[in-house]
Amino acid sequence: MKNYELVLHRVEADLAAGRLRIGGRLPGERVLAEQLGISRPSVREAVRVLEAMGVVRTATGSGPEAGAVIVAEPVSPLTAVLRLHLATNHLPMGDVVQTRILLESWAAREAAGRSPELGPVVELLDRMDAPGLSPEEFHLLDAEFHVALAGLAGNVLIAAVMESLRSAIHGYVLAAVPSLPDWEATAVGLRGEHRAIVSALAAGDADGAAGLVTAHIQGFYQAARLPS
Amino acid sequence: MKNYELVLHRVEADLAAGRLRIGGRLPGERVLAEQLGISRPSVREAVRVLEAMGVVRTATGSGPEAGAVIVAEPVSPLTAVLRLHLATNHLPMGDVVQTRILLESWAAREAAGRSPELGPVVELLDRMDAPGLSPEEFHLLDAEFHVALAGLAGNVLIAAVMESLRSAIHGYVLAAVPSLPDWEATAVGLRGEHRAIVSALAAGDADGAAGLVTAHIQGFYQAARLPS
DNA sequence: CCTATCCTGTGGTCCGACCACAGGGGTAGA
DNA sequence: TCTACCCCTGTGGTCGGACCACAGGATAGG
Repeated sequence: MKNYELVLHRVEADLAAGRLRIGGRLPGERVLAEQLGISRPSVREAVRVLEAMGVVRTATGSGPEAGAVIVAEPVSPLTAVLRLHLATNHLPMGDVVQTRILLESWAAREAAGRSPELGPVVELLDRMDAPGLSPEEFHLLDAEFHVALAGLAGNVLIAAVMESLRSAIHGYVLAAVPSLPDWEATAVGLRGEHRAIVSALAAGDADGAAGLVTAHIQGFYQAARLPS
Repeated sequence: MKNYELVLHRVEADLAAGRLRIGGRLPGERVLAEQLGISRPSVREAVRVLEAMGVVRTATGSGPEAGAVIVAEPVSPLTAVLRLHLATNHLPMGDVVQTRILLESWAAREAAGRSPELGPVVELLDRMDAPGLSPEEFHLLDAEFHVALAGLAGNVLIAAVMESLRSAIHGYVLAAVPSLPDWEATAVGLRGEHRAIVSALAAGDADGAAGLVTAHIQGFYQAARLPS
């Protein structure tokens, strides 16, 4: 048992028992070290891991915002894990795309049955119509759109995984843009597909929305020929 | 920019560029520290994070197995993230169950169309028939069965997420067992449902397999009344 | 040739120190 | 009395150095 794991177990137990809550603060590193009978470097290694896991956010200085504050940020760690394992090439891009299709088509189907509030989503689409958007800006809005769609289904886990998938592959997508035959034409097509998806959602057409989402994602990745 | 992030970026870049591969080794902590112009404690914090992300495995001693070896182990970090965020109560158990149903029914549907090798799966079921299994032992085999099913679909990402979900909720499931009215009867029912799922897979009945998986998972969680 | 020992390099842990930062309270001035 | 400023305190961030346990390989001895 490595020493820093003492801190991880302690924090997890405190969370599960309600002794630590979102917005609360960990004891100071020096205090924690003395309580657990370990050194401050060991405590710091654990805090780093918790930070990487999206459980705490550290800040220097004093006041309520300083120290190691408990947060619940599952997206960044999931993104980091996916990005690192994509980098090892042991996580095929095709599998990521397949997962996106599964999650997003499910989310679209689910959202269509909920008659959700589509105002913010439509506003995103309007912003994507702005002329002169760079591929980078366009894709950031595109990512927001897809994440918002996933959020409409009301499952925080699936929404988090979706956002992580988008973030993890963002760099790869941008790198593939120059290989597209005609970026402007592609963007026009994507805009139209987005509008069609939203229309299907507004009409409560679950099967239609799911099918459109599937075609939308598949179409883009085939056009971009992302490496697997 | 915190110093330990230098190491993370360096490692990710080396992975993406192919300078680091699975089975390779990171430079020693002291060497890395000098190369990047930072201290060894900073390097160690980064290595801890990479270890928590399932990218490296550290070991003391000497020889090819010692040091920080590059691995690709996405399941344990995903499990850790899910467990920690379940502990914060900001990740509803209901969402986890819903995600399991989505992923597993998809995997069953996919596997049914592939006429996969079901031998290992059936062997697991046979082991679950052994009399006198404790709930703990039963559920470990049950977890293996579900993970194996997810693996039949051939998507490493979905299989990893599935395994993580199972591992993350394992403790909660075991804790709920005593609240079941009749554990033995429950186990008999689960065994029968497992056999039916495998039969549907063997017959290539995609819709049937997916429906059985959905009912199997939903039924158990309703019986166990897991907290959300 | 075989065996037992030592050497070397690895991560694991600890100590003590100093820095940058930000808030809060005390103090000097108006 | 009120206000503005400054210092004090506590926080994480970083560093250097030291020692330990461990495991393999090199080496000297039989």
